[in-house]
Amino acid sequence: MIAATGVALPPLPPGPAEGCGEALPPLMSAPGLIGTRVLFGRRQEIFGAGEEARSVYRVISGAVHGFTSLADGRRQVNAFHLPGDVFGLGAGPLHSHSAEAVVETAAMVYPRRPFEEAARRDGHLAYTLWLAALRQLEHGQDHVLLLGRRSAVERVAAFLAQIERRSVGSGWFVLPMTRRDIADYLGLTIETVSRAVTRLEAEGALLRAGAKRIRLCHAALRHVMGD
Amino acid sequence: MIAATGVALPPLPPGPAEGCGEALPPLMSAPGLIGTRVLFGRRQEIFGAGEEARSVYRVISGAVHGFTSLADGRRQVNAFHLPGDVFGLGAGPLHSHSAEAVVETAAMVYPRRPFEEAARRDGHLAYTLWLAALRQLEHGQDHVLLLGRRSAVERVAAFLAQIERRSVGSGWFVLPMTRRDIADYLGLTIETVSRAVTRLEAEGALLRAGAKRIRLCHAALRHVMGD
DNA sequence: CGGTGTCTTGAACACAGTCAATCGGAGTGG
DNA sequence: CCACTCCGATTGACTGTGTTCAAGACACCG
Repeated sequence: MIAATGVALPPLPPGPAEGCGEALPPLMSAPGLIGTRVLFGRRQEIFGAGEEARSVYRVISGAVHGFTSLADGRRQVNAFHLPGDVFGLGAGPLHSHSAEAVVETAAMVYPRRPFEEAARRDGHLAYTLWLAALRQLEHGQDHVLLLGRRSAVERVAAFLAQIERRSVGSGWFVLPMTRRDIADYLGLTIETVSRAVTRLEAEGALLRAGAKRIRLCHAALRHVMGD
Repeated sequence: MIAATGVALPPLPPGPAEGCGEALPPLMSAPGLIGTRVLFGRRQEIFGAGEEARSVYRVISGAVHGFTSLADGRRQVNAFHLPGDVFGLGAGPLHSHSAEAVVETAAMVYPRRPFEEAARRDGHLAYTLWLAALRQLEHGQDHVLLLGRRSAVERVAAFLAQIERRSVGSGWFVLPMTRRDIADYLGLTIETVSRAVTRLEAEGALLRAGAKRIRLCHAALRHVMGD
């Protein structure tokens, strides 16, 4: 019954994604910028809050999340970076948050110094970076609205729709992150995320094949989110 | 008893403030940029979500907030702009959110088009704008952490500390915004904000002179926020 | 086929929300 | 100067959503 839609379940292929990490085509082709391909294991830290920001990263395949941890263990995920997204850029010389691979991930790593110098010299690059930062800013404001004024079910619905939009292909998609990661992104507990998904399924807003393969039904989904 | 500290209550003088709107000294002195001084009344809309973004603004005196409204009336305030802060810049040609004066406010208004063209030509200006956007981004991440993983009392305490930091002078400061504005910034209700302030006062973390004049006691405040 | 980690479900609880009454302060007019 | 009004802030009682704690189901991998 679960796969009764007649639509196959394709594995999530790596590919370009538009989103909060923001693909920056001209950015990576700036002259003199030499990147290295690096692999990160599941749950491997890429950089930690407070460390010196030496590199800039671009996801090739897999998924990364940026997060902040409180002393008592509470954690807030700021963003998920999917293939094509760039992350690791900040205003100061130190990272203000941590980044970790949520699954086996391949990324290009660029040294930050030449990068910044290129931006300082090349007005066009700086302008592109400015626009990219403004877009990320708008994503952050959407996130704030989600956390401040949306119910648990609305948050989960919006999250799933966002991941679907950023995934290639239509129909079925895969959630690379765990319920804990989703909960920490949405300011909820894993139990509440689980219950919300169950409720969305019961209301016909989605289909599940295991915990991580999802297909959304946008008509019912819109209904849940108040048209 | 309220003013038993022996410290006078000075009115909040207008002055430069560091914060999320981010003061950008070089930005406003770019050649060919002519601004106009404009006054906005209390609760007057400065621009609305979806409108064409024609201008960029800098607060001279008073206070402005940026916010998003949902169809059912729920509202989320993204940021408060205090004297010195610049606002109205976005990635696209349309405003993604609304802005409103929270009290009688004076602001400089600059046309956006020449502004953007200056940024496109002048690499240094674009670089400055990029850095400013990155700083705002970090403010947004702090806001997300606040909404996602902090209790009501912690949110209010953090908010008051933030406003104190951005106000000139030490000791007493004034909250220019109403409880509704604070609640909509913190993702709470006005009742919960009110109760949190009362509790902070009871625990010795602050002193009040009316609803809007506050003085924080950082030692007790740190204790409330879990050291 | 067992073991482990993740996810789901259930029941009791707590924190923040809702509804409603009261208080307080600023502004207005007699 | 005082009384009145209005709007915002505070407080109280109750409700509801999401959390906590605990048990069980499921999937992945040896």
